[in-house]
Amino acid sequence: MRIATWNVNSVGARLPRLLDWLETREPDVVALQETKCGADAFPTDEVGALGYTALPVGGTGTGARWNGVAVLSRVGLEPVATRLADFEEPRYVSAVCSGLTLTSVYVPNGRTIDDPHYAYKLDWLAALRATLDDADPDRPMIITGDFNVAPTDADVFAPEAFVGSTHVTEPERAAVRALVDWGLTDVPARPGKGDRPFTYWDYRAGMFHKDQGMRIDLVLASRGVRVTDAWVDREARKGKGPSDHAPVVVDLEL
DNA sequence: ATGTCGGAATTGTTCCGA
Repeated sequence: MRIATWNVNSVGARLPRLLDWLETREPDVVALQETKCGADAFPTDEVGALGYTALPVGGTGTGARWNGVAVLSRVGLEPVATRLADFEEPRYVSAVCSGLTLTSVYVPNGRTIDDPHYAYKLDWLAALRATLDDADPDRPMIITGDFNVAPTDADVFAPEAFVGSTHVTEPERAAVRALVDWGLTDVPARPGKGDRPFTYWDYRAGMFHKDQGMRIDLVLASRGVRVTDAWVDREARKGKGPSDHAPVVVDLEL
C-alpha cells in the first residue's frame, strides 16, 4: 500500500497539479491539508474520476477559506471522525482504509509564542494525544499531516534563525514526542535534495532553491505498519504554481 | 528585504494568515 500526505495550500488553486500528481504517483490513500474549501466545494467528482473516494472536512461561510483537511482513498474508506474532540476548526479527519486507520491533521500554526494561538496549538496537540488513550499501537494506524512542529534542530535549515519562534519550542516538541512515546514512529523519509528531508519551504526569497526548508510534515506510524520506503516528493514543489509544501510518500505493508 | 502566495472583501487594490 502507498500512502502520502500533502499540504496543498488550497485544493482549488492546486487541483490540476493534484490530479496530475495522483496519476503519476498512484497513492492508495492520501491525507490532504489546507484544502481551504468547504466540504461541499471539494472536488469530489474530479478525484472520483481517478478512482478515489473523498472524505473532505471544511469550514462554512467565510470560514471555509482557512484550514480544511481530507482523506482520499482508492482502497475503501470508512469514516471514523471529522473533528478532534470539541475543536470546531476543520483540522482533523480520520478514516479506515483497507485495514489502516489513517488520520490527516493540520495542527494549528501557533503564530508567535505570546499569541493565544500558541496555547491553542499546545491544547490541540494534547487533545490529539488523548485520542490515543483508547487505541492499540499494535494495530495499523498512521497519523500524518502538517504538524507545524520541527521535531529537532536538524529539522530546520538554520536553528539560529528560529530562536524565539514557534515550531521549534520545547513544549511543541514535547507534544510530538508524547505521540511517539505512546508507540508511534516518526517515519524517516529520504530527502528530495541534500541530506535532510525538508517538506516545507517559504515561498519568499528563493528559499526553496537554497533548500532553506523545514521538516514539519510528519508521518507517525504504529507498530502495526511496516514501512518499506518513504521519501519527500520534491518534484511536486517545483515549477509554476506549487504548494509551499512537498508531499511525503510512504510505501508500507500491514 | 516582511522578499510570496491564496482567498475574499473593502475588488481591479488591500487585508489577513501562513
